[in-house]
Amino acid sequence: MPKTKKEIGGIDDKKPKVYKSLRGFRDILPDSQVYWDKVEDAARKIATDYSFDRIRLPYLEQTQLFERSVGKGTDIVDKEMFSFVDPSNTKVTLRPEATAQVVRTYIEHGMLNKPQPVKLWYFGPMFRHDRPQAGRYRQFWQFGLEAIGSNEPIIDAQIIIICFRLLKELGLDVTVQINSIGTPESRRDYIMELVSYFKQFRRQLSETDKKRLQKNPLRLLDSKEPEIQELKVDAPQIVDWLDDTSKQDFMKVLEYLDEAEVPYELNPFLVRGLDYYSKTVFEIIPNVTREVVNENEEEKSQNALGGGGRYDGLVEMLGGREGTPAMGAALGIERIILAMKAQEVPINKQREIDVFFCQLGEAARRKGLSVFEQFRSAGITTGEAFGKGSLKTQLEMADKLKAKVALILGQKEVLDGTIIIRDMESGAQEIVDVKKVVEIVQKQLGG
RNA sequence: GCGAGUAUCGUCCAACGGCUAGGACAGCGGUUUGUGGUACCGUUAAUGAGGGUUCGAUUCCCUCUACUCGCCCCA
Repeated sequence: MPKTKKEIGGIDDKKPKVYKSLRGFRDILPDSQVYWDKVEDAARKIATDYSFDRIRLPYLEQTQLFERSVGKGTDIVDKEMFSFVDPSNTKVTLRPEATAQVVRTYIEHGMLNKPQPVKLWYFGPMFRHDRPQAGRYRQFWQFGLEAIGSNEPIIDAQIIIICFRLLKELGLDVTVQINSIGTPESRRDYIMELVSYFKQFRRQLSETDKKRLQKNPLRLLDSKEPEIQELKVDAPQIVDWLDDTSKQDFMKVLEYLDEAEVPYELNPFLVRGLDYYSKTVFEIIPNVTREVVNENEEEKSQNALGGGGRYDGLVEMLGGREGTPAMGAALGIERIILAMKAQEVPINKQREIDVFFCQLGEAARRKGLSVFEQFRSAGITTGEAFGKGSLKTQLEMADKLKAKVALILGQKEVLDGTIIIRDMESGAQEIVDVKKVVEIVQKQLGG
């Protein structure tokens, strides 16, 4: 039995390694672009309409920025950041979120000298080394809004309104959930109360919830563990512990939402994971058409499409002027698109094309370059397949692309200075002067 | 970080432990080198990686990797 090349130690039969994208990173292929374009266009439009200005931020920042803002002890900072030491020995991190950097920018560029609040929006990728799952990737895109420098509750409302309207415009059926978690001071008292309440029932708690009780008691409120659901009902509610200003501001936010006819649900269990939040917090979740499933299945984990809240302490925490208030929100683009697909939002997937240019032979190909350019500069979307030879194939493509008109240019036409216009629906053909073809086609398409 | 499931052409799906791993769609090329919406013919192309059991593994076992779905967390 002859030895295989491998056994001999040959390397010439080794297949080249096939590279794959990294775990949790994905390619957004041409087919999906209609969704992405639709979301991005709508986001840009609504943000601009509400006089937010676009900002583009670097993907890499000093690690410290996120440790300070997002907070040590959060999962994001403790185990989900793409951090490394760069060649100049700086500890850097691929941004896991953008709020901290927007604040950094606000401070670094002295934006406190601009009319307040400074309203900014961004659209870009974020990075978290989490386990990939439905609607969760290691690189994911967010559309975000930040308004820094105003503590007016109407800003809170405005940002919620924008998020809601955007999703609505994209054809989604969503619910706004809202709560207030007060100032850090009032929250501290509340947390003590909450902990002592749950401590009575310590024995009934699951392991995860026991850990939460130690580490992050607020999280008990949105725990999905079955044992805790009943206990939650009688747990102290944060609303009752709010300081007067927080309470009044919260009421105002709700009034503004009423006025703007944005439907919302008060959710006393809504807390947010990032350290910097204060007062208003909200999330937007898709309304899943719930089939009648087992009662237990009812409160299935809904992935929030986005959320946000006030972060009045963050600017100061990052070295900005004392007491600078701020409010912001972020929406997850992948999740929005997922929801659009799940809710079967109608979308036009066909590339719009009016004219398809077919050429035959080298002379026609050459001449075709200028014919094609004439159509393009006249603003008529024109398809082509200069790389193809047979007319049959080219007409097939014209057909698949649903072109209304095909142009046929062969050797003979080049010599005569003419070109054939073929109506793709009727099959009727017309030979015209190549110099007038754009004009004639324009007329046909117009009528 | 934990749990469950899955892994075959570009895509969707076949193949009792046994023949050259098969089909559909897509792609490419044809059906007198100038006419699409049909048809016909041809053709490209895959067992995720590594080990083990076996005369023989796509099939059974182990490890790894990836994907999917949960938990945790979050967008």
